[in-house]
Amino acid sequence: MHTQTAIRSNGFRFVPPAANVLPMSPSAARRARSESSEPNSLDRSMYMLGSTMSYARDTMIFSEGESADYVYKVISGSVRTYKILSDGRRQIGRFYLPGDIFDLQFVDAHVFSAEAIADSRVLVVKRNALNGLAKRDVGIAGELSALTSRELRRMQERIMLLIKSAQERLASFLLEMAEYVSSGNAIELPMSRQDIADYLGLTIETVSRTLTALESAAVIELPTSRRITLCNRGALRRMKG
Amino acid sequence: MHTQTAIRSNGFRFVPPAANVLPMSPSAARRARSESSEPNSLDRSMYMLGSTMSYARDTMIFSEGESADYVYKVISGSVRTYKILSDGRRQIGRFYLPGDIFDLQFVDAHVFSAEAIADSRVLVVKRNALNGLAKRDVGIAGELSALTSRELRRMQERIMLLIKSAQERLASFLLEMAEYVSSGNAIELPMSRQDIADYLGLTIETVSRTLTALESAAVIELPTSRRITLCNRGALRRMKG
DNA sequence: CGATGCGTTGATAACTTTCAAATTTAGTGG
DNA sequence: CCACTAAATTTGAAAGTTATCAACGCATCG
Repeated sequence: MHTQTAIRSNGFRFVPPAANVLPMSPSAARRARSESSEPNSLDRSMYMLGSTMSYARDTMIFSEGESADYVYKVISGSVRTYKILSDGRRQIGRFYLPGDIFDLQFVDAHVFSAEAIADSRVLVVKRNALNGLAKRDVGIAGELSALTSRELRRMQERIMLLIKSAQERLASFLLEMAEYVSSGNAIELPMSRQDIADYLGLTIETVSRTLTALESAAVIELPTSRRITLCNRGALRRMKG
Repeated sequence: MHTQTAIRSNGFRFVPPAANVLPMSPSAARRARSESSEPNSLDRSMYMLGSTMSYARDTMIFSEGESADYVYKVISGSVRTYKILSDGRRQIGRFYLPGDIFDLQFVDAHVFSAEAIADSRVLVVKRNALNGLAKRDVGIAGELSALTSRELRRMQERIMLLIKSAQERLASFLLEMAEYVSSGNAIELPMSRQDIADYLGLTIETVSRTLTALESAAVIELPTSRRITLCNRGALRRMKG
């Protein structure tokens, strides 16, 4: 079962998304809105069918290999999926931020493990319920397909990223995060340097050094370790390769 | 439109898969069979709706950015999808062998370009036709979802691969190819060293050197450059990490 | 038979990791 | 609120891995 610290189930009571999504950034809200042509049909269904669960920082949401009976949507906070390799290295599959749906795959068992990066609230929906709905409602089915396709595309972009140099990876990462969590040019990172390193397939030292180098080149500023200001997006895009 | 060297359209005439799939390896055939619980329903539909096209070695099937109106299935030969980065580097998205379906994503434009690696025959099906069918037939829709999910999973495995060392990548690659194109312990590679390098995010020299090292370690044999014999799969699995 | 393309091998350079230590930040209890 | 402790991040030096540049071997094909 799920390892959680606290449960705040809302049962089958319908909770309007806006009320539940306080910390959603403008860009995340935009994504959520544009997910469907018939606005938020899947979103509505998920809220109706699912329950909201709370997870404290660094607690597990599910574990690799467990049977995958649920689909998840981040309400607040953020989530990382990851795998531990036999030698102890950790590869992060992806970061999920408010509005993101994860573990949508039609597979029996979880391919990755998932943990809350910060204290988070996650909408949890029975996969069967969602699939049953999709069978009856072609609009929902289409939304689910579109989401899976988008996830596939993201993974393909990720592959393009991982063949590049450390500087290129960081540049891509910063621009990617800017799309997600920026307000203006300031990025508020929910994850640690170690998380970034494991996401980009680098060591924490290389991440740190590369960020310092970007700061020296006046491309970014690092007011605090979790906050990064983009001073020159053009330069980042050029570096991205 | 499609860049092709020769067209052998079979219109809407139904061609039994077995007749069309001469060079399909045993494992590819197994995959094709196991794609569906109601055997080959999607497969049948694709043959009914689509046309078989022939592409000569190294000719383009479609190009990145073109509108993606078709879904493809390899009948014979093999296909690579790829992207060219701004600095000229090429990243190969994936190799597709007989039985494999590609470009199944619900996106407007091709994310990758596709070329025939060897002279190939490819079944080409209008995406609209397939989607229309999926709307009416929940079994077809399920098969399509399953294929997309499987593709997503493959990409996730690919990501795990790309953070590893050259030796680990080659070990993974060899075991992956063994699943696909092996007869016993002999692998007949359809692709060049450069293709392998661009798939694994390495240089051709590193691929060559690593293979030579594996041969020195008596893990593989290299009778010819396109043929590789696995002498010690256990060792490869351990290396894979 | 020479040209051409592909693959291998060698030497060197560039980049990233590893190990170690210093520094900053965050959390906790007084 | 401040001081103290632990954790996270940054920085430095050395080692390891892969890329780059160059040359060579080998097969195929006019």
